[in-house]
Amino acid sequence: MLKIFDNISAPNKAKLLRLLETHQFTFQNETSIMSTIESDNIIGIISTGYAEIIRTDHNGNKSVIEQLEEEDIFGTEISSLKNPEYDIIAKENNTQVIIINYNNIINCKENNKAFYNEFIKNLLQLFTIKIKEKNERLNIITKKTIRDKILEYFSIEFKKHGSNYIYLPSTFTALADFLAIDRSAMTRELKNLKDEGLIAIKGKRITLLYNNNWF
Amino acid sequence: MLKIFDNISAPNKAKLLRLLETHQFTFQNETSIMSTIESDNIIGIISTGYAEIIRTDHNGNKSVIEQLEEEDIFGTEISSLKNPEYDIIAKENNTQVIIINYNNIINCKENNKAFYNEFIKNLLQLFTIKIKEKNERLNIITKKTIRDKILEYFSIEFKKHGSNYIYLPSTFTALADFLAIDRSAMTRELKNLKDEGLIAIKGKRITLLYNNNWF
DNA sequence: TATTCAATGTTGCAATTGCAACATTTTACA
DNA sequence: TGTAAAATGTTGCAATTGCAACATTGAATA
Repeated sequence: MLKIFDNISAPNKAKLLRLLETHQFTFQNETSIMSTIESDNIIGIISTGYAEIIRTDHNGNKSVIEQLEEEDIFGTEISSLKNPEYDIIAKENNTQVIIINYNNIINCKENNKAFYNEFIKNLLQLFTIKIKEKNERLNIITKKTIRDKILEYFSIEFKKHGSNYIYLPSTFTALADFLAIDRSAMTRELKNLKDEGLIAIKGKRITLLYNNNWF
Repeated sequence: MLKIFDNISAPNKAKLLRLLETHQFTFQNETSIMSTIESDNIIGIISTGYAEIIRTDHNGNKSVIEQLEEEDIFGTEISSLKNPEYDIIAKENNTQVIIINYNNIINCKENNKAFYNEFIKNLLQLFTIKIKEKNERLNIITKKTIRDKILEYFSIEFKKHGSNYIYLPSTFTALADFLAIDRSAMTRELKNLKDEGLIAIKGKRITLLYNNNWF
């Protein structure tokens, strides 16, 4: 998986961070990252540590929207962070974050610097992946019924995995959040699919029991 | 609104298209664009004319996902075009399309060419907008009830417009598609909102009748 | 202007879904 | 290892929603 500083050497990375007038911040576990960033339009990079983008709806229900590891990126525009439902929370002590003013990236004129061009292209590719992921989720969520949402999700994951089984990347609770459906209603429908012999579930391993021409 | 060739002169645009080994295709009204593009991972640009990204669900219901005018972009990765539910249809005779292999963009080493860097940055900004739009739609669609989806949509549009009224950009039918809800159920809920005195609707003009602190 | 087709408004009904509540199992960690 | 918290499984019930069907209005066009 591509990372934002791929193909940029350590010395060039240092030069890049100076060129873009970046700032570094350190956060302790469970502290909010966005509340200390004053700027309007930024790209952030997790330098060390781990953080999560959390959404809290008006009932107080929280869900994890994204998990951010080292060299993962976030941003006001690309992560809905201007929406008050969203926040980024550091999940480890001494989580270090690099903050870049997005305008500095766009307005920088140092096109002759290879490391700068490499950075832009990495960003472009990461954005492409983000768009693709969001399209996938939209294609799932816009299905009418819970059954269709589940099957569309499985369809995509089976294709990615290239086999007739997958392992859930997280919990069923998180999957229900991702599919934007009620967890118990999802469990009910998964049971239906099992009873009809379409899938088998053993822990986090889900097996496809019919030929769907998906791979 | 930023366009893909902004700040690139006509002669430089010609050089750019040669550098990226682009191909031009012409389509007649109602013909499918994707079915004639053989390549795996491309970015397309509407050069002249008009096209639409159409989604057809398994019941045969069609919905317009995106409207593409001159200098608008699309792509296999960024527009779900590998998903067989999607297609791009030319909506005017002699709609011209520029096709660029995405790898040519990423692997191009001509960093010293200003027009190439300008192009990359324009692409980056267009991608940023796309991500933001998809986030907005996700934030709407993941609301549980039809009422909450409608109100979230209005909230965003009122904020953008900076006033207590908006004009629907298209039809109510298209809005129901966008919100991924049944049209008649949406009409029913809009009526409820009217009856409760929260909004007023006159043709495509929708007025907010309560103070929501949105602007 | 007449005609056709798309968009809108409305409603009853059945199906789906969310919600609450609870038992059971698994996981995290003190 | 013991304990608390989180995740999972289950179910009844009420509310929401999709669907079908139809009338009405509006827009496009020959």
